[in-house]
Amino acid sequence: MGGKSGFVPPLELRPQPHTRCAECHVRALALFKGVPEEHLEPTQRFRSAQLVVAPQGRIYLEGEPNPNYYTLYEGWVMLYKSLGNGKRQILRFALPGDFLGFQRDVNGPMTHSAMAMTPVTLCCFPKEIARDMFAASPDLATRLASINARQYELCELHLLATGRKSAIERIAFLLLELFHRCRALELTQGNALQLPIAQEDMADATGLTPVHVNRMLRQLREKGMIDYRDRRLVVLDGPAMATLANFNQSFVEEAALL
Amino acid sequence: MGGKSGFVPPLELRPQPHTRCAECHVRALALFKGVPEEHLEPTQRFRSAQLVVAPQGRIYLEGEPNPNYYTLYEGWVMLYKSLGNGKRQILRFALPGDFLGFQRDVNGPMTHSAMAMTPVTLCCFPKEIARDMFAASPDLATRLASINARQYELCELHLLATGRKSAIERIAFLLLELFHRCRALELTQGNALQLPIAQEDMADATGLTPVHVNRMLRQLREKGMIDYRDRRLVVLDGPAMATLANFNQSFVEEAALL
DNA sequence: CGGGTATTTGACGACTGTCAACGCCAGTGG
DNA sequence: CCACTGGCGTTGACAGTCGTCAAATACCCG
Repeated sequence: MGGKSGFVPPLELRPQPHTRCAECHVRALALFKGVPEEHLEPTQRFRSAQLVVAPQGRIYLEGEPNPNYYTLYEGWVMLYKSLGNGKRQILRFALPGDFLGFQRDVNGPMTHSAMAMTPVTLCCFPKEIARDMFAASPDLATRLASINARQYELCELHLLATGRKSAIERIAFLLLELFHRCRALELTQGNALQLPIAQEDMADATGLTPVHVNRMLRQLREKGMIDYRDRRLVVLDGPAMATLANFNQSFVEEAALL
Repeated sequence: MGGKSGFVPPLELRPQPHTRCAECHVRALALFKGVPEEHLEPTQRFRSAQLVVAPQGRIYLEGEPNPNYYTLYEGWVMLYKSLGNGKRQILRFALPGDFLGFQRDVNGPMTHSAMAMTPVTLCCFPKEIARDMFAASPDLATRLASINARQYELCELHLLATGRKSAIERIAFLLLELFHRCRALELTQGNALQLPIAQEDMADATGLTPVHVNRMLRQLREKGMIDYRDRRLVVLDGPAMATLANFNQSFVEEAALL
């Protein structure tokens, strides 16, 4: 189960932060799509910075304050909550374009942790600047609310799956969700997808154990629905998977595109 | 499990809708707390109405469009998602003061259903009016985003519980959550609370079966932590419950108070 | 080659689900 | 007044999905 023992590589700020960090925002991030350039300027003028984090590196930790928001530019990030006994629940996998660090109690301790699963590039900017930006651009605030609402609905979907679906259905659902989100970002090769996550991570995302995840992957393989070796997923029978998992493709696709 | 057979009492609009429905908003609903009166006026001038729904009555249904938002004035409402095979996951229990019907895709079909668990009184107002109100009052929009963010975090807590806690821990958590939310609304009598929910509902909220919920209630009783008869909960040992359930009281209390 | 991590598999156990019976209670109709 | 019915709660017996433990394999990297 959870609890990778405590190695946490320090966060590294690039020595020479991008001068035009907004470019990655505008290019990659739904949040800023179509927002007038002048509303973004403050981000640049103050101390926006690009952050690079190695795999296993923590971006922020549950229970600790965190002064920044982040837009994920490249790589995979997992957001998770921990229980005292070492158990862990992955809340979601963040992909390029996602917005991280937002929570209701802006200045309070974070309610979850964020860890890089691959080498990760983030644009980070202080919350007070973000606040000014949101104040200056109601459109931006609306966008943020919309993004958050969608994440919320995705969380509800996961709650439904975890509470009321069998192990094999949950795994099928997770794989389909990741596949379709990645396809929308053009991170797939045909019907194949290289995943950066261990089976233990799938377990922590679905509420199962690593051993049982392994068994379910084998079952899906034996049913001819997927191929899975060396973390490379090939979806062989998407429709059958979708039926099995009660998976509605449209929802997740929208979610990625926003 | 889920799937009460299909009786759905029709929604009833009161023949004489409150002329000052805003009063219940302002009194009961965090959303409108402290918002300038003139921003609320449109709600009244147009066709805000009070809605009364009998127990088991559906307020809106997953998959169907719904033109209104609602503020819950009195009674309990459950929000849930259904699976094809009759299984059901309760997403949350809404209490007086809660805001219902908001979702990202404003005009699309609802992503979940809402059912009254008690006689329920709602203030309902059309989404287009709400939109104007939010446009007129950025403060109001911020408030909505904040409320939504908190519901989101509560959903994440439930995901953690459902994915990574044992049956007895989940039941303890659910009971504590309901108790503390109700206490913040002064719906408790001392350390007692009359719940309007069946054990089957607890099951659908925690991802268990009704039979097993019953066994867990008995265990909690045998441990001396609660008394539970005729849907009346008495919390005998809150601290022990909180430890068992990994329950952080402050979070849920804030949630109720906003 | 050695050590560490991830995956895979088997054996076993237990937590939770399933099925069924019974009791209680309220409502209903004869 | 009293069967009859349906919903809910309670309990027991049993089954099975899933967790636990352990060992073997594979792989990576120094």
